[in-house]
Amino acid sequence: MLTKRQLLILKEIVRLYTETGQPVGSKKLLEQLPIHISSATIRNEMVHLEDQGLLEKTHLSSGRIPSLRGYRYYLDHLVEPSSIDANDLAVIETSFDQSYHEIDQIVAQSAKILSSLTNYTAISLGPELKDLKLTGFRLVPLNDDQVMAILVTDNGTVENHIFSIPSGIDGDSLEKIIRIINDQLVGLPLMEVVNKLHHEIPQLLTKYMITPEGFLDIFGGVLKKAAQERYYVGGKMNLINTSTLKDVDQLKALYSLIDQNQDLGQIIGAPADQPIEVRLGDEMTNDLLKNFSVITATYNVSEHGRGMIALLGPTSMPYSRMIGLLDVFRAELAKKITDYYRHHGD
Amino acid sequence: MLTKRQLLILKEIVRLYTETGQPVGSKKLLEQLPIHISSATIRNEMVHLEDQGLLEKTHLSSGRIPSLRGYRYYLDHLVEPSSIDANDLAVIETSFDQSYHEIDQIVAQSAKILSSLTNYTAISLGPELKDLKLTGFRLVPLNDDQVMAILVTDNGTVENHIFSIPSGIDGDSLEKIIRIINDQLVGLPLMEVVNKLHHEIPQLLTKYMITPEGFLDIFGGVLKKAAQERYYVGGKMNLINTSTLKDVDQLKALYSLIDQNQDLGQIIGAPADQPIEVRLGDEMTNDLLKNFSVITATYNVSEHGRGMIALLGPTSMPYSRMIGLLDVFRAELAKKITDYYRHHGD
DNA sequence: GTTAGCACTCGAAACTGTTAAGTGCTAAAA
DNA sequence: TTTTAGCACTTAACAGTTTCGAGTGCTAAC
Repeated sequence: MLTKRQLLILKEIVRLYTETGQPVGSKKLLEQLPIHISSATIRNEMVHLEDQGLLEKTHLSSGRIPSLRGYRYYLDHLVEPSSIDANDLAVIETSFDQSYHEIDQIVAQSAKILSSLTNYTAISLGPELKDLKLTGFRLVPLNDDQVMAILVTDNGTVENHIFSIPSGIDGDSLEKIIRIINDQLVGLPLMEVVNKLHHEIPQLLTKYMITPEGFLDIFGGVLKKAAQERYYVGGKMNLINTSTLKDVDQLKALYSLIDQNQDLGQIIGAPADQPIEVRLGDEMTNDLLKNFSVITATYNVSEHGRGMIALLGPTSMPYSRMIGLLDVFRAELAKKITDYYRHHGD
Repeated sequence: MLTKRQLLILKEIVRLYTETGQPVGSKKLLEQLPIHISSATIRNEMVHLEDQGLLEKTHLSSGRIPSLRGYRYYLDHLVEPSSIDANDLAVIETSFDQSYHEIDQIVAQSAKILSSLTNYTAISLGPELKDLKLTGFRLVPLNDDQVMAILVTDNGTVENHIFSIPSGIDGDSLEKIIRIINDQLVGLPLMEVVNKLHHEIPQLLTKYMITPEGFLDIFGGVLKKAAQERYYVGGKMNLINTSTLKDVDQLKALYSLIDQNQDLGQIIGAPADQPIEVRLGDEMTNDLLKNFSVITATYNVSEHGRGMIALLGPTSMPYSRMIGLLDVFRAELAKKITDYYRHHGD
């Protein structure tokens, strides 16, 4: 059990350390604490906190820094989101003040804004696409042996993919195939599209093709690509600031992880119950993230599911400021996306 | 005027320095030179070379390194491309051994291969697009207020762009507009397309639109995007190795330059007379490149113009190896692209 | 013209001393 | 019993030294 005073000290140590980056000594605390106790008393209390595993020293006679357990305790019990800087708010609003064709543009922009605001790396993930509807599906013959498949969904996303026409199909048949597919699929929810694609459509197509399966697999691919959650990253380069830079190889590995745009799910994690959650390095699966920490904010877009935006930075981030910022940011982002849906209706 | 022996020494210094990264002293040269002269003689010769501005010292009693003038002289008169490593050649061939839908895929792949082979950054630019023909041009209505314009050129590139339909056009008119544009433009060389787009088409369209200009501007945009030379970069992260890393800001700036994918023309430069050219840092416009050097290789794809691939690395690159490698690489790349055209005909 | 020899220079690495920040502990004060 | 003042101790960081090795320029002899 921790006394009130110990909590106060722990909180102040986290605050000072995350803001200055320097280990916090008893003298510094003496100046900063709201209550007046001597540096000796502070030292005694720090020994207790260290015994509890909440503080660490970088070396025998150094000031204290929070341990991972200390951060965790702080985040679970002590942190108070600070209110957002007026200037930051203005930046958010003016940066979002554009018109967008696609949800993804808003999402991409959000990652840029957040990263430039924080000097960390931001990862943004649009609202869930689970009950997306297919509002448009086109097959466009490009030339003798290539067709472009275009897929438009009701969140404004347009996905396209080019593929070769299997041999043994003439132009006439192709036209008919396109008509069949268009007639049958446009307007349906994505899930149903996938369904039809595997059951009814192949039968309809056998008139014109011997093996429609390969042909349809390609659509499956585009669908998957469109339905796949897409991540946008802003401020990749800011990792350089964060990283200890001792280990260039590690930095490179982290970069290629992010550049793949693939496994970002493991960084951003699943939508949580809390609107804002913090995961510290050791709580994540990937070893590369050991020295990092991720703040994840979830937002709701009424019937359109939940989106997330995450901030990847050093474990010693100024959490109270960041959480305050993110809380406003997720609201602004949700507003912007809700607006989008309102104007592009569904 | 330089004597034969001086040339030999200069050449050896460049070779040793670019391979080891260490300044070269008289003793080291004594071991390596094909002729036998004493270290004292070598020192005397080095003084001459230094007087000519071809060598430098890092400090008073250090070994010599080539000056920029020294590199230039070496590259102009002395360098002998070394023959390619058998292993590297195998890597090139197996890496290219895939089938491609678009030229751009080959070009992108080439940058990846070259960067992984060299541990430097590679920038690849496909064959010139000047006398490209438009083989396909489609306008696909996506929904009530959006249209996708697709543009296919005879190098296999497909460019698409989504834009909003100007208000005051109904679906019927749009269909007609699409037909007009398709009938009039497909099959023409790009240059002619641009021409028609500004002269004949607007008149044809005035039937259905009050101001076709805005509508056509958008096509102009797509065209420009398609005709624009597109660069592919491989091994961005390798810049970290190269850079002195003292100056993180400089590294970041260089990255964002490359990430923009915009001004890469100033790095790669214009196609040159020589198949392979080297430009040293001070010969380039951008100050960020001061400590770098660029080896540019140009290749021909018969009637389809010339492409380029460039290697961005430190000034102290092992030129003879790199030039030997690039010479083979450009041939392989040209072969691959020529193959592509042969199979996808024009 | 070439070479051996030598005094000299400089960077890098190892070592030393000093300082400042911080600690733990003890004994006295509250 | 809790708090505080005081003191001895530890450590990182920094600034000097010292030493060593690699390399140079110069000179005198070959």
